[in-house]
Amino acid sequence: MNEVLYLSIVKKIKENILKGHYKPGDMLDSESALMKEFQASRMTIRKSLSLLSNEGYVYSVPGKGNFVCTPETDLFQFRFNKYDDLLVPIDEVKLLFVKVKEASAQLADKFSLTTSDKIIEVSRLLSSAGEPVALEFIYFKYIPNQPVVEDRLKFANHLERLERSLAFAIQKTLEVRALKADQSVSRRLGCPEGDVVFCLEEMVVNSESDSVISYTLFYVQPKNIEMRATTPKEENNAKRIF
Amino acid sequence: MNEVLYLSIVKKIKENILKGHYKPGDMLDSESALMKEFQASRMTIRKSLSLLSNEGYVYSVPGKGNFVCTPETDLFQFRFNKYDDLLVPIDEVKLLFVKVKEASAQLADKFSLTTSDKIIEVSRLLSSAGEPVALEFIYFKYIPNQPVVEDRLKFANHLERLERSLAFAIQKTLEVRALKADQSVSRRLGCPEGDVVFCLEEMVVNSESDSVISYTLFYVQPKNIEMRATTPKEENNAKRIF
DNA sequence: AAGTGGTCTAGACCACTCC
DNA sequence: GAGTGGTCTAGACCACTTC
Repeated sequence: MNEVLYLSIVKKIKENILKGHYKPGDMLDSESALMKEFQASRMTIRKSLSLLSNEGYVYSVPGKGNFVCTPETDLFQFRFNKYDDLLVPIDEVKLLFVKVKEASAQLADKFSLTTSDKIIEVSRLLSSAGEPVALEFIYFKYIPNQPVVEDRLKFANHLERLERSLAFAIQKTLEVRALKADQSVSRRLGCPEGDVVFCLEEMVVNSESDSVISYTLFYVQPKNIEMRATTPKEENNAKRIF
Repeated sequence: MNEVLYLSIVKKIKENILKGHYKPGDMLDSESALMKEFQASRMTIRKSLSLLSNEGYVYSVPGKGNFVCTPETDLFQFRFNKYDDLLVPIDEVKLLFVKVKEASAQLADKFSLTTSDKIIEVSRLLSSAGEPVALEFIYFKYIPNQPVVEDRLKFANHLERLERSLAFAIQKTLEVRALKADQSVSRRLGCPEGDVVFCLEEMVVNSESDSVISYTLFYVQPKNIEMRATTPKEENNAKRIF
């Protein structure tokens, strides 16, 4: 079969599950039984079970045995970056305004601030080949020694740099809304008032400190974005098993 | 620290990455160096690296070493089942019609059929407490010996049973569209014509045979659904590491 | 040739479950 | 007490990269 023993064991057990020889909840043979069955050492058997576990096929219960999982078919995933994953390439980002204002009740709540604290609001228009594609409003905490307001050139990548530096501690939430463009949005996007637009609400959180880094409202016409998600294929989940 | 050696090693290496001692692309100490550093056997070190790899922190290159990953911050995931994950509980599913018709060019293409092949179209209205919530159109291949059309009671769960039996071989794709309700949709959903509605297009595929099992159009008012996705937290990804 | 990670073995001791 | 999975060790041989 396979050159690598533990992969061939994975293959055989997976086939048994796919063919229905084992059903969700069924107990697999014990590890010592599998050792005899596949003429392999315990660690090799466990490596195979580890892979199957990572791919969502089996789980183990200490003292009892290894069991077949109930398959997860409702978990979707998609990749999205509001600057790279639109249907047209963004070649211009125009700064509309930068404001420092006191947090509204809604924003104060999101950022865990009081309404007297200051929030920076940045509005930008993203275009492609001269055509407006998306309108965004970014909100983040006012940080005294960071001259993002005074220096308009610096602010643009401020958040991106911040995200990069936090790297593994970043967690994002995205909510997709659909609404009719009001006058202010339709004028910027160059579409008739009342047209349907997506409004993406993105929240970026520092998962170490649980503090909100930024809150963004992103308006984009449906023709410029595709919201497609898929349940992951097993192969893509396999990372590294020792 | 931790009772379990390999977890305490994971913790320390993760801290080093989070604190920025290691940056994306940097090479970690070799496994033999880590053995000395943590007073552990090679397999234990490798178990730790395996966990870090599964959580997206490191990757390995045979013959070279282990390296810090570039963090993935654009991969979102969400759970969605059109019958369970709406904002109101569905307590009534009303069958509007079942038709057997020849596949349109569009459907024939999706199902890899010719336009003379037959497709079953099922339309249903989902309600909660007497209020219409969603309108769906399900399309699937006509299978001769499966009396789904003749027996209206049986068809309802036909696809669900089919999905359950295929279990691990199911793969789904979901596309989110936003549009204005036309007369036929607005009348069923009880909203004004021209109101914004989500249209979810779901495709269910047998990933073993790559054949399309069903294609569904699902219309729902924004007030009845929340489309929220998040980048996964590491902890949730940790499954089983031997 | 030396160093790296990849695979595999044959043990050991532990905590847990079941009877 | 017998069986189960969870952790850990100290080796071995391999393919690969680097010099």
